[in-house]
Amino acid sequence: MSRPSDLIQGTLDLLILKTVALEPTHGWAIAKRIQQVSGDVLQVNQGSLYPALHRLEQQGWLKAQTGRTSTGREAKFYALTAAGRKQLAHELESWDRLSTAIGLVVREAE
Amino acid sequence: MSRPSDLIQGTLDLLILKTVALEPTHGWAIAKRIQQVSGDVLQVNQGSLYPALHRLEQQGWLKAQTGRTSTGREAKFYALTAAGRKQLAHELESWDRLSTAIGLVVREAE
DNA sequence: TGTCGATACCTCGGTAATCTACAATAAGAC
DNA sequence: GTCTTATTGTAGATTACCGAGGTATCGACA
Repeated sequence: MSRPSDLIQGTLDLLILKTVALEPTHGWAIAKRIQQVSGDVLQVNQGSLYPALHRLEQQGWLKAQTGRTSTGREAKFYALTAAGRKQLAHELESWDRLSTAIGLVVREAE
Repeated sequence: MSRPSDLIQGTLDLLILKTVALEPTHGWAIAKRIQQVSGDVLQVNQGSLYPALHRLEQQGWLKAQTGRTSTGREAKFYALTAAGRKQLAHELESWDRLSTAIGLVVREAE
């Protein structure tokens, strides 16, 4: 089934980069945080999250490092690279441009 | 190649429904209008447009009827059905919810 | 001790939407 | 007559995401 979708396609990278930019965090916490900050509107499934993280790491936008969470478990902490910071700015700008443009269309009156 | 993407994935249906809601129009003009109203930010490629129109028609949200354009050519004019109007409201609501949620995340400060 | 729930990671297969590129037809201009 | 523009269409590839599964560890608790 298609369905209302928990995300807008193509925005996951942006959400992850932005969340990691605030502070290096591990995957599980990134998902929780996005969900929480969005007021439970955005849901990040694990089947989307981890492939996305690997994708971003492979692009050189994130760098992983193992560490311990506040609950004492091992986890992979992701941090933004310099290229990642650039990419984040890029994606932010692109999101603004496009979402504004969509706003123009959907609020268009007769 | 990565895609700068002319659209945000999943928003094309919304854009089409909204445009057709203003006045029944044919595919070519729908694409032109979206592009124009968005200030040339959104580009609707033909390879996306026509499949989308057929999709929407098949869902029962649009109804097609052949007619003549202002330039005297034959074209398929699409009009919103009652179900289409409902779907448009639905997609509008969904877009607002999700884009607002993304706004919360991307504007989140440390 | 054993199990259970939550945390934390991962992958595979399918689906759906979009893009690129191509192709066909018809009107009007010149 | 040819050229441009309008107008519709399809095929193939790509890509992101989702659903469903799997593994391991920790703390609680019976």
